[in-house]
Amino acid sequence: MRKEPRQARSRATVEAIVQAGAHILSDEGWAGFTTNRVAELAGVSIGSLYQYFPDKLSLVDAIRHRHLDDSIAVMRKIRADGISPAEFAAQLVRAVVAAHSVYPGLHRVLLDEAPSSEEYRNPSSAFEIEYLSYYAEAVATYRKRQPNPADHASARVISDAIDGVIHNAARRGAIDDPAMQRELVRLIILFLGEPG
Amino acid sequence: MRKEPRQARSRATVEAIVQAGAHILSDEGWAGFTTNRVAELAGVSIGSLYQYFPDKLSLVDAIRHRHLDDSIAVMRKIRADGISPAEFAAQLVRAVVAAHSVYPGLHRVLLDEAPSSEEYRNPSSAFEIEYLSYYAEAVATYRKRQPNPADHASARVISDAIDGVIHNAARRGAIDDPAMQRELVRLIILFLGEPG
DNA sequence: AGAAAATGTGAACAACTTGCTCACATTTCT
DNA sequence: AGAAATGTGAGCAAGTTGTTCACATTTTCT
Repeated sequence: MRKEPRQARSRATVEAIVQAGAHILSDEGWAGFTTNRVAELAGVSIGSLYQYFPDKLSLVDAIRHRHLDDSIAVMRKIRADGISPAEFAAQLVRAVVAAHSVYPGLHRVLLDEAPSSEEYRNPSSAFEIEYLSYYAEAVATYRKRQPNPADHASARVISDAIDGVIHNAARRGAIDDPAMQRELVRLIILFLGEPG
Repeated sequence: MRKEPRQARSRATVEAIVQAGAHILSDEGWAGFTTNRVAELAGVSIGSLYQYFPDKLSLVDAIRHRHLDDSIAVMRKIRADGISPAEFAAQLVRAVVAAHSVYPGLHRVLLDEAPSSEEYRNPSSAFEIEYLSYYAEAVATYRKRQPNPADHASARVISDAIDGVIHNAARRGAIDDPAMQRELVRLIILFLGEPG
């Protein structure tokens, strides 16, 4: 950030810019993401955008940062211990679906298309590690043992599988399809249920 | 195609162009896919490229056409009837992994990033329909009944789940990871085994 | 009220990018 | 040899776009 917004008015401006950016990334992908279009959709002049973001990349990073932090936060609310696999799976799917309801394509674009100065895409990024350890924890819980390095492969596969189902549903504009959600829940339950 | 290659030499040229295009799409995505770069990587002048492809889009379509046809062909070789779910899953994973070994990122880029004149991305495209009916058939087989419209949700979910696992593995450069393949096979077996 | 700080504006530009053509050379076929 | 097929690549026309800057407006502070 080039300058910190001090007044309420400027904080609203920054917020509008971030929202508009997320909207465009989700709908048009990285190719449609130009600073001028973001400013226009935000209802703000291009000059204002550059008042708070030194360049285009810093804007993407801000959007990414916020989105990934939100994703983690939503997921962390659902802990595996104390509830059945079925309950866990149902809650998890509900949360993931909700997280993709606002900007369905955003997650995919941020991870696959958009370049980043910080290395979020790196397998060893803080985000990836936290994301993965969450699933590893759930796997370990239902296999009734301590978190195990061998569970990491399981964690990665179930995490990527969920990602794929959600991402493709989002692309078809069908994240709210109940049949899809039901089957996804079933998939998770089965995978978590039986030991490797 | 603007002109049909008649001699062996020109057929080799076209082949080199298609391969180079696939390579660039896979490695750099749609953003890095410029006609000049494709021609350069193919070891061919830009003029030659435009001799056989009237414009950029027709080249992507040619690449897409070939890649998707290949994918379907590879999958169709593995029929569900007559073999156990375990055997089917193992063969399927082997085939999908092999299909992504050459240009790991290609499939994703073709479906998600690259624009198309024909509508491959459309849910009702011939490709999508054939792809999906393949999985629906497998689901129906192991549920020991006639192919059922209700199986379509299952088919879509398992198909998208496999897609997600493969795609993310490809991004990490880990499509050959045996642990991942083992877990993916397990996922498929479990999902196909139990009825909805 | 007046000064100062914060915030907002948008026309304009400089620097690139890139799809594509065309006039001409070379190779292959008949 | 003549014709047809194939190959070449410098260069252009037509954008695209990230970013600046001189100036206007609003808010806060004294």
